[in-house]
Amino acid sequence: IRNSRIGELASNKAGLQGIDKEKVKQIIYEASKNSAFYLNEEKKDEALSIKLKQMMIKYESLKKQNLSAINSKVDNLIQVAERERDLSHIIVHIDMDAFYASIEERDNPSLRNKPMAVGDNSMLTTSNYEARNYGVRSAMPGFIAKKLCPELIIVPCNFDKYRAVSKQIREIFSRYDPDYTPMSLDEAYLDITKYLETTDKSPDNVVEQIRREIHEETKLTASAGIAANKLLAKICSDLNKPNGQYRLQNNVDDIMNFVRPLSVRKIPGIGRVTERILNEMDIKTCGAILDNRVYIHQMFSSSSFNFFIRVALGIGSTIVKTDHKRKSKSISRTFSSLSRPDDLYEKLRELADHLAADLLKERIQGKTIAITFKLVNFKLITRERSVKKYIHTADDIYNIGKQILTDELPLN
DNA sequence: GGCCGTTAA
DNA sequence: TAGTTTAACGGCC
Repeated sequence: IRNSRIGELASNKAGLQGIDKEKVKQIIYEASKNSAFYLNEEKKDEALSIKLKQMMIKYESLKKQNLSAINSKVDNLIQVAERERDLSHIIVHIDMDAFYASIEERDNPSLRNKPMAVGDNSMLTTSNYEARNYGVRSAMPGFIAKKLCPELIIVPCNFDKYRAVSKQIREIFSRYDPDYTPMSLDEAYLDITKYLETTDKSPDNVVEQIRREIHEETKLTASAGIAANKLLAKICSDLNKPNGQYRLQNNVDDIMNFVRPLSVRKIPGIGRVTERILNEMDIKTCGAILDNRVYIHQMFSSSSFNFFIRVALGIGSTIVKTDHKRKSKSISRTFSSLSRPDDLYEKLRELADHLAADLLKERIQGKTIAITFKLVNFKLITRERSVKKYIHTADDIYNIGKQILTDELPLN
């Protein structure tokens, strides 16, 4: 349980209030402790601890220094950030509740009111709220979930169906913002500023209406956050989940009061590692980020500093419309261990064929080909090669991939 | 340009 | 018995 990756349960994740977290940790640990996966997680954790220790040496020495000369520089950077604050938009983040699980329950009433998850024995993608009460959550292997909850029903993924429902909700989004941005099958940002000019309804009423239409047309519930920018709207959509919404007024005082006590972990982009680093510096909330801005400035890169400062001021992008250009296309498969070169070449051929078909569908090409190897000890190794000309055919991908692979053999 | 680590859904 | 897949980005060399 020492390993924080493994025992970790996002304590405030919706649906986990009533359970005995220690018991859940214990069961997960017992199911994990002797696995190659767990060993690798421990190794990664070890590496992080070393990195953390180095950072703390720097931090302790900073604390002994007089940093007043930095103050005005940092304050200037805050002024610059403050000038980016834009309170003229009403941004909505909509997130479907336990999306895949809810669809399966809707279509098979015998699953309702029972702990259930979508996925398979090796990995779950979603769990319903009954299952979350047992500590069963997404990104957890099904066989471990079964130990937490032996009655758990695991339903296989049905992506065609989820895509069809996603299309339905996107059509609803487009009624309110034709330039909405989908973030995944079950999530989107909308800018309803323009729409609000066409109605007497309040932002809250409009969002209630969107959620009502979703429910009427799909029999599924959604949650939403309403705020001045995407960062805040996203945080807000989580607050009244499931089947709820939260409005944060477009007002500097309200925003600062909202953000100040907020745990850094609530911020999209701050995950478990960054949280650990910040906690080590005694920074647990966004308010503490601001209080420690000079240390943050000295400890992190300028891009990280800029990110943290904007987050702590509740400043975020209001741009919803995006003409998104993809930067990479990939395919990956986990398979039982292979070591004979010919077997590996055959695997590479399969993946190259699939990838080429996908590239053709989108009519795109690339000039860097990368292979990630997952070893039996779960270590990941990436090797990539760039070429002069854009490529897209299975043969080209395979041939370059084969060179990369051959250079790495024997892999073990 | 190449590789690793972090994050997110 | 068994621990995913896809995409993006920053840091570092």
